[in-house]
Amino acid sequence: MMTGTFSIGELARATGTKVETIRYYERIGLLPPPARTGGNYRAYAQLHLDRLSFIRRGRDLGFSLDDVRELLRLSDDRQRPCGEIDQIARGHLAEVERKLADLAMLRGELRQLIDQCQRGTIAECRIIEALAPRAEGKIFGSPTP
Amino acid sequence: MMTGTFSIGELARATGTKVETIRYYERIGLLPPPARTGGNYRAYAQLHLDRLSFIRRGRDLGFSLDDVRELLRLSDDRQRPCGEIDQIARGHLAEVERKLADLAMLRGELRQLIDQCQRGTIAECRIIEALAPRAEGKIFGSPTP
DNA sequence: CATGAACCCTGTAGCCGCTTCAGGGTCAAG
DNA sequence: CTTGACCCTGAAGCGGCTACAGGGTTCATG
Repeated sequence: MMTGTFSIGELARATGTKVETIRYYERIGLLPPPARTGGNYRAYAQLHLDRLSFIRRGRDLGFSLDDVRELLRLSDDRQRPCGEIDQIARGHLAEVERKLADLAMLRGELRQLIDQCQRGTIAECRIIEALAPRAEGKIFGSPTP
Repeated sequence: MMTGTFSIGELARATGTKVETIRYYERIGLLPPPARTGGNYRAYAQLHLDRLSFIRRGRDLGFSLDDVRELLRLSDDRQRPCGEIDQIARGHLAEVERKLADLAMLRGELRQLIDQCQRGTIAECRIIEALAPRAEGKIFGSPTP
């Protein structure tokens, strides 16, 4: 590998990203294509390490690849006011909070289900009972006389 | 539609599932193929309504389709002890709790980021700063003399 | 009887964010 | 000169749907 550049494997180790993921980011235009060596190996420069580190941090914070793409684009213009950045982050936070609420509900329901299970047969299992349809679910019940 | 049976649209409305999703469940073998009318329309019976309701409830509780498949299989043998059911539910609960913890961490980090944003330019933006790589990230720095 | 709207059919491709695989090529050490 | 670690491309697969395209059926209305 040329001096001042590094291979995809080295970039992978330096950023904690899988090699295939790096190639994937290049394919979708998130990471610019690097120079190539004589043997057609990718030769990355500092620019790529910076950019991939940025992407990884964004992903670790749960931003979508599209969000990351936008954050990268915005961060390139250092004079721009950072309201748009703020908006993306706030939007993401709102989504995270929604997911948290949903999961907390779920946890409650699951705990209840599991607490009620008496370890008998399935015929008496509360978990199955909770999942199985009740009679009201019927569309064609016996006619109420 | 024959008496005692109902169309895919009716089944969809009765269970709050999209028509395409019902066909998808049939394709992957989660819902048994129903009888067909002369015009090749699916004609569902009570069995299908019960089974699809079960699936929906399972999905609403966040079980994977594979979990649901297993729960359905187990629930068919009413004499079986319900330990396996319990295991699936506990496994899922553990996963939900893991996700909750992860999201709570994330929320904390995002809130910190957003709180620090002073609405200046991107050059001073704390959000970008948090994402952007620090000098330590460099693989090829100037040699320390 | 014709027409139109609402429903249904099949099959295929797309979404996200990777991961895996097949089938090779390159490079340094021993 | 061979071994093994690394690299390359292109295509397909994952979960859990969703969205077409391009038709057929059914039923009420005129």
